[in-house]
Amino acid sequence: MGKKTTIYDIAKKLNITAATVSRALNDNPRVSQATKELVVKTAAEMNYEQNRLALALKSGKSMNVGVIVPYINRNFFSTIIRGIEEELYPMGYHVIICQTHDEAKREKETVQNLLNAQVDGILMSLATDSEGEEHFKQVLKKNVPLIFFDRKKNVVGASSVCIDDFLGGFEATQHLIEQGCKRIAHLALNRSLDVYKNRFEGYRKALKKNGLEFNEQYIIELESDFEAGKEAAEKLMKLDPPPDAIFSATDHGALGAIKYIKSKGVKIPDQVCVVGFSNEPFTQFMEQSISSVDQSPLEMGKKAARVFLEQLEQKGKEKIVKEVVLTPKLEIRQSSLRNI
Amino acid sequence: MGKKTTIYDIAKKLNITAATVSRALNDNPRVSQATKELVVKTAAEMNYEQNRLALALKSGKSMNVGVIVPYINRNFFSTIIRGIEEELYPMGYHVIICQTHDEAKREKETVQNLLNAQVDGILMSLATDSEGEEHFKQVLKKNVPLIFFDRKKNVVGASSVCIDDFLGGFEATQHLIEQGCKRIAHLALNRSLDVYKNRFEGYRKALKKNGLEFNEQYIIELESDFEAGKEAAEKLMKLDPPPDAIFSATDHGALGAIKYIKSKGVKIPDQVCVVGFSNEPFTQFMEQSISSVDQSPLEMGKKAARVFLEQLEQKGKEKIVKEVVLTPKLEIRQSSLRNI
DNA sequence: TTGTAAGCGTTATCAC
DNA sequence: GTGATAACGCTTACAA
Repeated sequence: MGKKTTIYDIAKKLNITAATVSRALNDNPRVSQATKELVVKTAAEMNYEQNRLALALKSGKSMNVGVIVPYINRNFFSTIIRGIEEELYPMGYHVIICQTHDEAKREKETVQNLLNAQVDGILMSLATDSEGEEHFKQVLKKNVPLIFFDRKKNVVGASSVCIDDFLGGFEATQHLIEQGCKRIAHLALNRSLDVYKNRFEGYRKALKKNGLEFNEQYIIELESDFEAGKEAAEKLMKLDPPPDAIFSATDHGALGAIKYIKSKGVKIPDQVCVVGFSNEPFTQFMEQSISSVDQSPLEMGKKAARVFLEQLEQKGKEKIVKEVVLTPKLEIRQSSLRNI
Repeated sequence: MGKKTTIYDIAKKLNITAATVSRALNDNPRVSQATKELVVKTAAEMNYEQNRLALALKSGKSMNVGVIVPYINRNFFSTIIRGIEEELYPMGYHVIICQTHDEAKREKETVQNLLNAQVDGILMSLATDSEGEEHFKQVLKKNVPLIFFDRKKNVVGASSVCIDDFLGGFEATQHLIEQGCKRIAHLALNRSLDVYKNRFEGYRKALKKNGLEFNEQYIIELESDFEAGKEAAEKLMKLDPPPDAIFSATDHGALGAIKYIKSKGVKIPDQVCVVGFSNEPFTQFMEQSISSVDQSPLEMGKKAARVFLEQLEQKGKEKIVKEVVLTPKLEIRQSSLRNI
């Protein structure tokens, strides 16, 4: 009934041995055409299906990879996961997903769990407060490829796929300057993460290059959500003089800021230009669309998967670490485009 | 180096047998406190980690569940997955995700793959063109719990977690009628899927109940995307008389319709009221927010996971099939709220 | 309290 | 071309 048929069942039925059945099913050349056909036919009749678990135990390859992200339902991450899945599915791999809830503790735990589950690789994005690298070292010591995407950490032996956040921050700011903005504020996120730090540094670089003064008051560090963006904008607009542009390290921050600013009757982009980061779908849906830096998450996921596959091939040989850097693309929309 | 330590390694080191090590690690009462401590300590020193694969093969439980959706990066689905993961993580289960790309062929293939991988359960949402139920029967025959969420199929033995789409469609339409709308159009999706069929039926029921005429011309069947919504609105607005309200079975359809209608200078909600379905995040972000029917995907995912867990407990006993129906919640926003 | 041995479902290495 | 057997790492009767 609920019993699953094994190669032994087939063997017994045909009065041959399990080894032969296995060979026949794997199209081994050293088995006669006749038995091969017979076995295949019988297997089908008996509804036989290979037990990947047994195969995994035997071969040492589970054909599973673990993917760890802060939250699965953030469009950026789910799109990366989609990319990973689409690249790995044809190769017979399954994708196990885990969330850290952006907590270091969960991150460690999850890495451990995945190792126990014998995944063939781990692709992940750091938790904001990620600390230590002992758990990453564990992964590498077990010879399991470790690939960071987006939020990476420099761990010897680990690979990474990111965009050039510095460039993204630079171009966004440069664009604002070209619109005539002189007092550009920045909504930053936790700068212990490279991605956010780099966006910030790119912003600074653009200011410097254009001879604009860096004003500490114009920097607000916030959480990634909508409400935080509103509050930040409130603080900023009370300054004298208030900024005439905002470059937000996240789209949700930009959205919150825009909502607040508009509610005060201040015109966008005429009085304040705004650029976000991530190119979340909603940025283009808005009646007044929001400029944003695209991170090509689908490509990022696919690339990360490809790096994983490459690492596998080098198993045994000298491990080659890859550091892929994708190019961000600034999408200029209504929130920052002045008629000049 | 890359070698993983097994209980045999520990046993050898301590001059005891693997069985004892296993018992010690599992806190079996029939092993002396002394050895227990020694084993645990040594295991830690040797960086031992349990191989879940071996355990899985032995026990017949992989501690993995498979989740199948059309696309992972659709907010509705990724949020369901989040719910599933959060409910199952504490129980030690891992979630394997697969996409069908909304294709029947991939659906069958994927179900098969997951069975081979020996998942302990399958939670899924149908592909639009899903056909046959042989693959679902296979799952049940293997005694693997099968739980549909959202897009379900009535298969004997399978459970389901859905919202009451009929009610959702009914309430959305009723609301439009209460706003004074008389000629209500409906953007439908492929009605071979229950969810869309039910939304449509709910719409019809509301018309009927209020004595409004059902007009075939006001029904447009489309794909789920933005562009399709635009085209549909274009067709509708050319009718004489054009509709004074649109109930769309998807938010993207509603968005496209709104964009088109506004581009023609027609006022929303004054001349045309619009209600969508799914309560996608962007519906509330819009400057003119969009009314929509919430499906509580997080809750749906969690509930599906709980149904799975319940099914496990009943293993062996008579299988109890659950059909959970969640209540939709109409979020009334600016796109359909008139000042009356 | 601990050891022995079988078994989960495969595949690989020998033989014959 | 096919069969026997060991092995992957773990748990669990059954013995001792």
